[in-house]
Amino acid sequence: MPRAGLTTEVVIERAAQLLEQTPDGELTLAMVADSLGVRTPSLYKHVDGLAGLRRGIMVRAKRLLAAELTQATIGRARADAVRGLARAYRSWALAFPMQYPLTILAADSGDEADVAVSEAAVGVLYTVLAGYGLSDDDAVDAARFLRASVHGFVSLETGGAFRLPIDLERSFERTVDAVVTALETWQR
Amino acid sequence: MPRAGLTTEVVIERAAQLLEQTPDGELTLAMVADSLGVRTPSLYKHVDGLAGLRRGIMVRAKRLLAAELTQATIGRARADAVRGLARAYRSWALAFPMQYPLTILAADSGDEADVAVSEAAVGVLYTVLAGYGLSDDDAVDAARFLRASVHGFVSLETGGAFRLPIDLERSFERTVDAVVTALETWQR
DNA sequence: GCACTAAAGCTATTGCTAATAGCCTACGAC
DNA sequence: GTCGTAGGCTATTAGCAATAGCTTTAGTGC
Repeated sequence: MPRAGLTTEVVIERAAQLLEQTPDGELTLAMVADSLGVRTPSLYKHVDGLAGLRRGIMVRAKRLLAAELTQATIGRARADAVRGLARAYRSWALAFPMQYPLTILAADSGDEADVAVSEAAVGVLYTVLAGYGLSDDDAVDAARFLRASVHGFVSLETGGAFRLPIDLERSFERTVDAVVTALETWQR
Repeated sequence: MPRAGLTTEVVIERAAQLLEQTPDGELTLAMVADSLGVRTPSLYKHVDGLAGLRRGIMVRAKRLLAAELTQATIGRARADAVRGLARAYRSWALAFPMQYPLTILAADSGDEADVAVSEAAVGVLYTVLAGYGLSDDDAVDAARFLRASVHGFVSLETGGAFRLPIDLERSFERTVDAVVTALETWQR
């Protein structure tokens, strides 16, 4: 029997694809194995069970999102940077709605790679806020407010909580406008 | 063998309690049956399988949350009402962190009870916004912004995404302050 | 007080899943 | 070419949801 040529990366990438395609979000090892033309136990050579697979998808998702956010803010500052960040964030979430919820899971403090990518994503945000001259408590509060508003909107949108699919663009822009305005006078 | 005296409500309430106690959020019929001193198949007499149980917990959670929100806004208007609403929302979510995510799931349009409680919760919000004289597009945008910010904060907080557990009260108050300020001049 | 019935519990069983043990063979290093 | 490792496999176990069909409780009509 010829080898399938699997690697950890291949398995996780395929699993992430499948996750986006399954309507209920219930990913099983059997599905992944089947899609790769392999038997279920074979996956254990590359991934530490279902938990390991999920963790791999999560870290990968965080890494991809962080890269998008970084890309979206280079060469920009203040309101311009915040808008770029918010739009990139939303775009990524809408493109990968099943993986998006994984990106907001708290990092396991014992998982080095997880902590690294999680901090990378939040780091972009703090860098942008530094442009407003915010520091210490002000920066923490502002970061939380910014994250809350953008994540909240995207979370509700991808979750289908906004009944009318119409005008979501305008609602998002106005939400970002409100955040930007608030940040202008955030310092106490 | 004596009867256990189960009803649909008893089963769902116990399941909701168990859900809050399980660290990973994985609720099984076996756990519920065991907790009620009954065998798993017996639950099917009161609840339509695991899916029906989950749906029951969801509708119950939405109903309880909507009641809290209603309670928190009576006799209040504008900024006062928004603050009451936001605080009640967060309090409920922190008290029932495992049930909270169920409350933002989009209602199944074929499920009458689900649609009713979902609309009741959102209705409170629109009532409060009516106090600002907002209507049509302005009201929709404002409602989405308000929901996004409050849900986003609570979602990140209960999910453990805010690393430092300290000063969350202040961060939340500042977030609500920002929302209130934005609503004052929301009309275009 | 007693037969009848509907509902509430049960056992037994099926099929799917994750996970582990242990075997077999492809394939690169030398 | 041979040898060792690693990547695939079959077989098996245990837990889960779900269904079929049985038994018994408990309320109702007479």
